[in-house]
Order: sequence, then C-alpha cells, then structure tokens
Amino acid sequence: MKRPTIADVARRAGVSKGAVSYALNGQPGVSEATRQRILAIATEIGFSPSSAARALSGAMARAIGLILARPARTLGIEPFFMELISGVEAELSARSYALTLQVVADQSAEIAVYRRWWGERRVDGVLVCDLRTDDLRVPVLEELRLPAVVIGGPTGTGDLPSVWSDDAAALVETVEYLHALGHRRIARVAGLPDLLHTAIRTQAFTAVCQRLGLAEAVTVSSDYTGEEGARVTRRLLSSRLRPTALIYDNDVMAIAGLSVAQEMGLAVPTHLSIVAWDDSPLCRLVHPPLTALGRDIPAYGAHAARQLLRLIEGATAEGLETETPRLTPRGSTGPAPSSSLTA
Amino acid sequence: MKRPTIADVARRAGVSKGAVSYALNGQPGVSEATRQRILAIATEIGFSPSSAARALSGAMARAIGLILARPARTLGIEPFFMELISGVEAELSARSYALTLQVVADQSAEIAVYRRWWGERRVDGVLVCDLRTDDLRVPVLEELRLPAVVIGGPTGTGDLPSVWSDDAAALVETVEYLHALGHRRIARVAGLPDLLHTAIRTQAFTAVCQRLGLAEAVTVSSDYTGEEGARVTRRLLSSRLRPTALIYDNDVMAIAGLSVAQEMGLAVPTHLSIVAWDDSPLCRLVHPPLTALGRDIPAYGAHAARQLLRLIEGATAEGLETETPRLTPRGSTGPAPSSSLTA
DNA sequence: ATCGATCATTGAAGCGCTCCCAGGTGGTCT
DNA sequence: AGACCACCTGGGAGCGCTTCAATGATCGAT
Repeated sequence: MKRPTIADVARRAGVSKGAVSYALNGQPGVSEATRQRILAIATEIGFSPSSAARALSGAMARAIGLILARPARTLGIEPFFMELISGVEAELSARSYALTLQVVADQSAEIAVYRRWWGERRVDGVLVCDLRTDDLRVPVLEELRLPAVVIGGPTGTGDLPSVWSDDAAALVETVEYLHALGHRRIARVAGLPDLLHTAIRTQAFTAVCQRLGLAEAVTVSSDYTGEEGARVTRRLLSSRLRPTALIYDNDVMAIAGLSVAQEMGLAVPTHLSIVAWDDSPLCRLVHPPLTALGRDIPAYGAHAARQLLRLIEGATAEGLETETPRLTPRGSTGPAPSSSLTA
Repeated sequence: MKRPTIADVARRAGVSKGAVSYALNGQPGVSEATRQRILAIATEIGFSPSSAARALSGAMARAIGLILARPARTLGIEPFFMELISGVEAELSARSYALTLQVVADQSAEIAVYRRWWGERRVDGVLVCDLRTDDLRVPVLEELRLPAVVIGGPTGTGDLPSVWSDDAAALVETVEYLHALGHRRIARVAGLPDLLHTAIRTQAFTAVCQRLGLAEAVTVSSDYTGEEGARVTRRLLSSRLRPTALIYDNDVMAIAGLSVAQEMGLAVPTHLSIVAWDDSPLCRLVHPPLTALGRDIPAYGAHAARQLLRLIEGATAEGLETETPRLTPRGSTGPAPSSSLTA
C-alpha cells in the first residue's frame, strides 16, 4: 500500500500542492469551497502529511520529549510517572502532538539526549522532571533555546517556566495535624536528597517543627524504594525514643514502613501514625488505609504540557502554581499514644 | 544558537556533503582517514543529522511507537507497563532509536493513531500490547504493512510476529502446587475477559482443574483495579462453600483481595491462600508477602523491541517464546485448612 | 467598456539529508 | 610508458512539505 502524498491529494482535487497545503493548515489563500473539497479528498484517501517533510520545511516536529532519569526499578513501582504521562498525553493527543519518551541512566546521559534531540530537531520542546538543586540541565536547555517547562520548582529553574505545587504548605499542614493529634516526636523519611522538592520539604519540615517546639524532628534520606523505606523505618522505630508519627515522601516507602511497624508489633495507628506523600490507589488497598497527601497528578501533567505547548507556539509562559497537595486522613493516623505525650 | 547542518561539517572538513553522509552512516565511499576526520569534526561542533531530513530521504524515522489503550486509572497503578517500557527503552537507546508513546481511550482510537503514524511516517514500527481475541488491530497493521511485533500471543497474531510467555504452563504449575497443598476449592479472579491472555489462562485453568478433579473451579472476570478485585473477592469469600485458595490475574487485585480477607477475619494463609500474577515489589511489601507468578518484564520488553528492530531492518522475525512465569512461594500460601479437605 | 484592486491559485525555491553517477587520482600491470 | 583498475570524491537529483512571489481571474467602480 502506497502512502498518499500531498501531490496525490492535489491531483485528485485538481489543484496545486500549495493550495492543498493552505487548505490543510487553515491558512488563507484558498476559498472556503476549495478548502472543503480538498479536506474531503484528503480524508477519503487517508492522507496525513509526512511529519518529516513538514518538520524539514521549517514547521514544527509536533512532538515533545520527556526523559526519565531514575533507575528502572523505582520507575515501575511508582505510579507517579505513569499518571503524569497519561495527563500529558491527554493534552497532547487532543492537538495530535506526539510524546517522545526516553529512559536514561543519569543526568549526563539526559543532557546528551537533549543535545541530540535538539540537533535532530526531533522534538519541539521538552518537559523536565525531578529538578535538582543546581540542576545542570537548566543552563543547557537555556543555551540550546529548546523550549522547556520544568515540572517542579518554583526556584532553581533559571529562565525556564515551571509548573509546581506548594509542597511546603502541604507539609506544614500535615505536621500541624499530627501535632494537634498530640504527636511530639515526628520523623520524616525523605526521598532522594538532591532532588529539589526533597530539599524544599525538608526545609519546611524543619521550620514548622521548630515553630511548634518539636525538638526531635528528624529527616532521614532514602531513595523511594520499598527496601530502603523498610530499612530506615526499622532503624527509626528501634531508637530509644522512637517517633510516634512518620511522614514518608512517597507511597511505596509508606507501605513498606507500615509492614515494618506491624512486623515489629506496633499497631497502626494506636502506637504509630503514618502519613504518605503521593496518594494513590495503593494507599487505599492496605490495612489500615494510609492517610496521604494527594493531588491530581494527571492534571499536573496536563498543566505542564499545556504550558509547554503555549511556549512552543511563541507565547511567553509563566510559572504556574497548581493545587497544593491535600491531606486525606484515613486509618493510619490517630491520637498519639498517651505515654508519649508525657514523655 | 544555530543548529549545525551537514553542510557545516562538510565545509569545515573540506569535503562534500556526500562524503560526510557516507562517513556518518558507515557506508563505503570514504577512506578511513577521512571518515575519522569527519567524525571528529561532527562531534566537535555537536552535529546530529536532522531526523526529519533523514526520514524524508527515504531513510528510517528511527523511532518506534507504542500505544496504551487502558483507562488512565489502571495505567498508573500497574507497574507492568512502566517496567515494560524501561526494558524497551534499554534496547532502543542503545541504538538511539526513539520511543513514541501514546495513551488512547479505546481500540478504534488506537487504530486511528496507527493510520496517522503510518501516513506521517512518524515511526518505523510499532509494539502492540494487550492482544484481544479477534483483535481488530492485527488486520489493519497487516494492511498498512507497518512493521509490528505483538506482545502476547502466540495465537491470534495473524502474520505479525509475537513475543510471548507460556501463561498456561505457569497456571498449571500454580494449580498443581495449590492442589498439592491440599486445596480443592480454587477460584480465579481474572483480568479483562476480552484480552487474549485472559482467555488462555482461563482455558488452562479450567482444563487443569478438570484433570485434577476440582469441580469447583470458578473464574470470575474483573478489570485489574483494586476496587473490582476487592468486590469480587468479597463475593467469592461470602459464598457457602468458599474457596480456600484464590489466584489473581494481577498484583493489585491480589493485594486488594488480601485486605478483604483480613477485613473478613480470614487469616492468610491459614484460612485462605493467595497467589498473584505479575510479581512486583508490591507483593513483598504487604503482610504476609504474596506468593506470586513473576517474570522479568523489562527483559520481556527488551525482547520485543529487539524483534521489532530486526523486523524493521528487513529480517523476517519469528515468534519468540520468553521464559515461563516462575512461581515464587511466599507467605500467602500454605496448606489448605483441614476442614476443607474433608468437605 | 476599461482599469485597478482584490483574492484565489499556481510555480518554484528551498529545508537537510541520502544516494547515484560521473569524474579524478594514484597505483598496478603489461 | 601507456592503459587500466580500483578507489574516492563531489555534484546533483529528489524525498514531501511550506511559503513566497507572481499569475490569473473576478468584480466593482469609473
């Protein structure tokens, strides 16, 4: 089966290639009647303009890129990225943009791919995830002038616009909630320490604990995996003055932590309260269901995609704050054990 | 910053565009010394050939496509796809192929995207997931002569090569294992009924139960979500002669089922044994950890990608059987309750 | 009826690459 | 030494599209 080209459409419509191009792209230059006739013929013979030829003649590639630089192991289990992608897709496919995905080992590989994509003109813009402190990708993208929207921030994104949510506020709300429940020893199991949002959360955590006079506020770094989450939890719960509440930076670690608590004979929430970040169906599946900080991740991705498309179309996209994660109390949080109040 | 073109490289190397093209593509026609010099200059000025121009001159687009046609809700939570993708990526990025991903609502949308991609010459081939019985995508892809590898099968793939694993054998092994543990009433919570692998598993389940004389072998359809898994489990466990063992078609439903059992006061594995398909870190996170049928999903994706690349390069790819899922016994399976043996 | 003005339409020039083909260079053979 | 082969090299056509400049047609106004 031969792929139809613009010339085939032109011939059947009895017009020139130029006219077909105008008709297809909604440009002035053809009468409305002709445009309709051309469109009808294009549909009839199943013509879609070659993206390569289009991109070559200066037009856009109609594709955006997304690079994931986490170990494959953690990628699979965290629902975050898949949800993000489905949100991005919803926005893109409505405008028939394609999403080009790449999974790489580390940041330097990621930068190399950006450079390659730029040279290949493969994508019109990119979405940047997992912003780090002093992120090396930002200056590179600025230098290449490759349209980019950062998912995360709002600081440390240079001149690149970003889409972000107020993690600090969400964390403050959570700590205050636990404080109101009587908890005085609260620990936090954080994600990868060089991710910017980890730093933001840690800072907010330290600040609010200080304000509330919680001296024992500890943050322990981890890597989002269940194994690490379990290990860290075991250590925290073995300490002399063990925390009465734990806040985890993702759902997987929280579930692992819940298992550890149960295995150590600590009832949740009677002896220990648990809060997970990134609410997901998983949090509702376990017993007790986890109190979690959730937000609409597909919508987050959709926002980012929309900003990027706007940027590609030449608008000057600004940073955009999305909803602050909401705390959904479930069975895993309760009043602090009374002994601990007096301790 | 201006993107370098092949002409820039040619000028700096003092050769013609043609020579640069040959040098870059490993074609004969330039001396080894010249090739090295050209390559060095290309690297130095950061040149990557425009994928559009390349694709336009008859070469490949160096991209393959993958379409996911599941509701966004179930996409996020199942680690399967993300793991599959990371395996596919590993194979692709080694050859600097790009992966174009699209999430669509249903099969007809998927077919429309295939047609569009084909017209746009956007991808050189596609990977087809979630094969159905009488799958409509197969004839379309055959008609378009778009290179495609089916993930699943081995039947129902028409002339398209497939990558598959012997689910039937895995299921037989599982049932025999449960039978050896004394279980006589085994039920299965299946995935979406029109997926081909669901049909294959159901058929195998029915057959092996018949062979072992297990009359009460029930298969109930579900949709892979935790909610549905919980609902179905609740119904199964409320029946008069409740099963002593449950086999779930994915991990999420198994975990939901575990929660339901615990909520109904049934100890696992004392009163009820549970087996999950698709082993994942999740299965190890819950209590008791789930006995599961697992396989190396990234490797599965890598195999599929490799077959597709081979097909694109003109080889005639055959179907490829990958490892049969392995049963990993963990804490969720044990001897059948003695009362049930006599029942 | 004639002349601009206006608008639909067309032809052609690229975009950056691949690949064919003619032509050049040096080395080998008789 | 002259003819003949490799083996390279550089020019150029063409891939399918966009877009600009130029053409032709239409129409109202004079």
